[in-house]
Amino acid sequence: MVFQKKLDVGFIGCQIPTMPRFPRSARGKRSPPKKVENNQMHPFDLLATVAGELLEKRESTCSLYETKERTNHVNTIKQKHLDNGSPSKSDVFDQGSCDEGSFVARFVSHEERRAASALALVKSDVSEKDGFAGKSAQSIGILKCELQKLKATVSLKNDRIGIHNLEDPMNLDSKAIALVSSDSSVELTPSVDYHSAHSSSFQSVKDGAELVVDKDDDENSSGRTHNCALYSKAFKPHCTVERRVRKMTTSNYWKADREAMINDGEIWNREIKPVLHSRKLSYTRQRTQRSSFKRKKLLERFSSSASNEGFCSRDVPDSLVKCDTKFDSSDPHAHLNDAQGRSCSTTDQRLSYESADHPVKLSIKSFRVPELFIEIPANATVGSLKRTVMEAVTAVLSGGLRVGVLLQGKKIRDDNKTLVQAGISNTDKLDNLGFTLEPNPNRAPPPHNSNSREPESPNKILSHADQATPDTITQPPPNTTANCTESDHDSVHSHANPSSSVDQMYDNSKALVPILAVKSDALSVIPLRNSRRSEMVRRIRRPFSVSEVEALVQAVEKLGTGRWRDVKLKAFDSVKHRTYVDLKDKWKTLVHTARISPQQRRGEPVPQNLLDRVLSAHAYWCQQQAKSTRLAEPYLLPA
DNA sequence: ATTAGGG
DNA sequence: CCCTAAT
Repeated sequence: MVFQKKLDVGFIGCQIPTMPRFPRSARGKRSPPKKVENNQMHPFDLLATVAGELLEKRESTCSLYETKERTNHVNTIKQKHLDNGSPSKSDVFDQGSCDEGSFVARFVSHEERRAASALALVKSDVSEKDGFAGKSAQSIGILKCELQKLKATVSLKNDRIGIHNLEDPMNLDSKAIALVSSDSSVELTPSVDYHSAHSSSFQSVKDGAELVVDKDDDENSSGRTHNCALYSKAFKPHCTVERRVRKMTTSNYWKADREAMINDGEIWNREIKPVLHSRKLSYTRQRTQRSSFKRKKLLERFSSSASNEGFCSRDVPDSLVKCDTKFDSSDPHAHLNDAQGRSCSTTDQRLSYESADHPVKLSIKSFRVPELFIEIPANATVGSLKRTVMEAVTAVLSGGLRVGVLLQGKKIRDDNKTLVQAGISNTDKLDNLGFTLEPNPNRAPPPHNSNSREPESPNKILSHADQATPDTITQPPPNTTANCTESDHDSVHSHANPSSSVDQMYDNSKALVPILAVKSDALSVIPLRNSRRSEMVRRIRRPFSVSEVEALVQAVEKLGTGRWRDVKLKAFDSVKHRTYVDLKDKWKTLVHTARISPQQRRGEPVPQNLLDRVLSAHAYWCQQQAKSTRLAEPYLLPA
């Protein structure tokens, strides 16, 4: 399977086909439309005129809705165009199944704008010279071609770019932050070869999707330069397109516009990136004042905060249309159903009816890949980074995957529930439905270590730690070494864990590359209220292996129960996913486990001798602690 | 950043 | 595992 980097892997949009369009009342006030004259204009001219006006005023996107006059013009265009046997009748002018509102929404919101812009340019060009008739054949041919081409790319491209709601600078900011504030995010999406069949303008998007290394993120903060932020140039805000189109509209130069379209990525780079950059800096600076731990935590949950920084336009009238139109073309599969209209704003206006009769229709855009650990030298090339990521992904995939279902951020574990029972038929909740891809724990580990009993990472790490850390005064060194060796043979860990193939990678890992789902186009689908919760992804559960338990016990025996940081450093220093809190928690559960009857225990059984050691060590250190407390606070005791 | 403890 | 209060 081939994968291509994309910025939103993680999200799965759910859409309810039967959702109505925005009610007119929800669209907000619009300024009175400019007059569009002349019903005898050539369709292309008319289209161009409308386009020109649209481009003149940002808010005109919405005003079109309110304009009967324009609607009529649009109808005229549509009709004439169809009569002319347009090659793109099923594209720009829709399948005839949508109303004018939908048509306009499409027309004004996506690549059509660019097409329209191009048309406008030609129009003005032509009218200034020989008139329309003079140039007609060639020009129209080009225009039709361009229209078709652009339209053909609309749904796919928009989907990939994932920018639908970013005309507002604030939204742009949020997006920028979303992009750059992750330590590193690489996301994957199946590389369907849809671009090859289409225009060069789409190709440019593909090219724009190259990995970009952003060093600033870390240089400006923690100084951990080994982490790099990865993001896609293709992840450019809609306003880029808008800006360019507007600029070109005034240039009167068709060719230039065309080139501009093709050079999307470059323009993005030049015009927008600096903006993102400065915003990003201020943002990250703010954040990185805090500890890297906090920061990491923030990043882990970033998608949720990003979703709350203005991406869902439910409350913003001006963006309602954008939200609406987003549905029109962002999802290639849902495209045909668009006439029914869907939007986030209507979500709450709709009465949520839960009926088993109603089929639940979901649109799965992508899956979230929880975590990947990648080790790569700082001087490695981006190409090798890509390959490494690829390998890691393949490793995970080949290890077996299962699908997880998240509703309102909570995992639905009961496979036997019906959708209704689980609440998946509830339209209110549907927007918070998500799917994840997870390593399958039942799957056999990759072949290369399936039959070897070689020590795996934890043990290896243990050895390192013991060598590196001089023993404390309390314990005899020889014992340590012996125990280490012993634990080396007790390597259950990697065999039980499907992610073991990846485990090896973070042995000495310097680079931790979490795959974060930076929500993009999906953002507008998610309602805000619960999104904070729904996006709170728990860390994946990683049961302690026996060897890990042993390492923990050993460390606690030596260090005591109040020094979890030291325990972590000593025994799990290189195991990134075990924090000292984890270790403390594990010890807590170990003590509990040791006290209950074996019948009550669950999970991988911990050898009784280990549990015994847990109890005795725990008793010992509790006693020690009590003693020192008593010494420190002698006067508190008598009472 | 760590520790301790409840959930 | 998560979340928090208290260090």
